[in-house]
Amino acid sequence: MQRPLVERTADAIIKFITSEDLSTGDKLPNEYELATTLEVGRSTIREAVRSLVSRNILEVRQGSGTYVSENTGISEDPLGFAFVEDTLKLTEDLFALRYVLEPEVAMLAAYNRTEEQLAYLEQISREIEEAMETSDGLHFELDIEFHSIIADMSGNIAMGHLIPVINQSITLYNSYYTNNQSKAETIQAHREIVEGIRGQNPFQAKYAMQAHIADNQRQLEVNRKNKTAKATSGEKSIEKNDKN
Amino acid sequence: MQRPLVERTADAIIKFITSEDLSTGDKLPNEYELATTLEVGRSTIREAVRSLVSRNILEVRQGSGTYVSENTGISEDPLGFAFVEDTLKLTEDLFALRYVLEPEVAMLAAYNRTEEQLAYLEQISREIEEAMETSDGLHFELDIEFHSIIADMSGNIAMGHLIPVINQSITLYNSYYTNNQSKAETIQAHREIVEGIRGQNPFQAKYAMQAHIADNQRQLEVNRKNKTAKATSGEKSIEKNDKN
DNA sequence: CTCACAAAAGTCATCCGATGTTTCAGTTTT
DNA sequence: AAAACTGAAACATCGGATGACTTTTGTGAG
Repeated sequence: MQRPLVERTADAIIKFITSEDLSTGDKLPNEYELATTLEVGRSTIREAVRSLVSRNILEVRQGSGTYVSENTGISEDPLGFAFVEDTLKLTEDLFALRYVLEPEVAMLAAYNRTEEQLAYLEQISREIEEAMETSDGLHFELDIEFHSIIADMSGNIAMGHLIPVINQSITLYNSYYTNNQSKAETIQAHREIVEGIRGQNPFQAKYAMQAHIADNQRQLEVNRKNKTAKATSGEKSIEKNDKN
Repeated sequence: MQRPLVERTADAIIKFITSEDLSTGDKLPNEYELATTLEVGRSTIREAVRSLVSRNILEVRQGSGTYVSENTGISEDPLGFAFVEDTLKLTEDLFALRYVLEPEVAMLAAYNRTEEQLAYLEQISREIEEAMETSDGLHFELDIEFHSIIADMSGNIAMGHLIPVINQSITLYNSYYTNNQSKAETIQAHREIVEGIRGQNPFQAKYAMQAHIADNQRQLEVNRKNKTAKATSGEKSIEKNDKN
C-alpha cells in the first residue's frame, strides 16, 4: 500500500464520477455517504475532495453539497506562478506567449471550425459588443471565452486547454492590464477574426489575431508607464484577505 | 468572511514559507505547531496542506514531515487533461504545441542566455549523450531538463514554466512515445541547438529546434502506426492503482 | 572506539464524534 | 400570493485517539 489513502481516494472519486456518469454541475453524494461507499473515514473524504477542489475538478458549496466543477480540470495556479514576484513582467511574458500561440490557433480554427462552434463564437462576439457598449469592464470572462472558443475550434486539445489557462492567469496575476484598451479597436479586431474564421480564411484569421494581441500588448505598455509613473503608494493590488 | 478558512489557511502557509524564507526541500513546522501558529485546527491545516500538495507546492513524508516541494508549483495535471480520453491525439497535439513554441523559445534563448546557463545546458547535454550510450531509455527526465533550461534561458517567465509542463504532460499521458527515436539524430540535433545558443545565433537555434521537434513528431507517427497495427490486447498502460 | 540493533521520540495517517454555519425547501403566517 | 419562519441536510471546523512510519538516540557486543 504505497500511495497515501487520500490520493487513492481522490482517484476513486474521479472513477466514481465517470462510472456514475456525472458531468459538470452534478451533485455528489454527501461526505458521509461517500465515506461509507468508498470505505474510508470522513476526514479522508474531506482531504481527497480538497485535493480535487484545488485541481478544480470539484467544487463545494457549504450547506448545499459537493459538485463537479464547471471548468473541469483547470486549476487556479496551473503553471505554478504562485511564487513569481514580478507580476508585471509575468503578464508581459504571458502576452508574448499568446502572441506566438494564438495566431497559429486562429489559423487552425479557420481550417477546422464547425458551424455550431461558429454560431457560438458569433453569439459571444455579440455579447462582448453589447457589454462594451453598456457597462465598461466586466467583460473579462467573455473575452476569455472568445479566445477559448477559438482554441477549441482549432481541434488541438492541448491548445484548447492551454489558451484558457493563459488568459485566466493574466487576469489572475495582473494588476496592470486594466483593460482600458480602445473599445472600437477591440470590436474591430474581433470582427476581423470572426470573419476570417467564418470565411475559413486562415491567414485573415491569423493576421487579425496577431494584430489584436499586438494591440493588447501596446495597451499594456501604456498602462505600465502610467502606473509606474505615479507609483508611490503602489502596493500589490491582488489582496489576499487577512485572518478573521 | 467569504472564502473558506481552508483556502485562506493555504494562502497563509504560502505566506509563511516566503516570510520564513524557506526554499525547496526545507521542512515546515509540524501540524500541531502550524495549527497553533496560524490559529486554526489541525484538520484545517491538514486540508490546506493537502490542497498545496495537489498543487505540488508542498510534499509530505509520513513520519518525517512536510516539505517545500522540489518542483515548486508544477502540478501533476496542470492543464486538466485528467478527462481526456484519446491520449494519443493529446500527445500529437502537445507536440504540435511544442512545434509552435519551442523554436521561438530557442531563438529567445540564443539572445538572452547567460554564461552560467550555457554551462549547465552543456553539462546536461553531455549527460544525455552518456545516458544514451550506456542505458537506453530513462533519459526522459534529462531531456525534459534540456528543454526546460532553454526555456529558462529565454528569459520569458511564462515560457519557463510552460515548457516543462508540456514536456511532463507528454511523458505522463503518453504510452506511445516510447522514445525509440534515433539516438544519433537526437544527439546531432541537440548539438546544433546548443551550438546556436552558445554562438548566440538565434536562427540556428530556432531552426535546429524546429527540426528536432519535427523529428520527434515523425517518430511518434511511426510508433503510432506500429502500436495501432498490433493493437489487440491494447490496454491503457497508465495504471492507477486499486484500492487496498 | 565502532558498529549494529533496539528503543524512543517525532511526525504524519486515519478515523471519529461534536458543534457551528450555511443552504434550501417546505410551511405557516400575513 | 408574498413574506417570514422553521427544520432538515450538508459542509466547516475542531480536537482527541490510535496507528504507522521515519529519524534519532541509546545500548551492548565485538
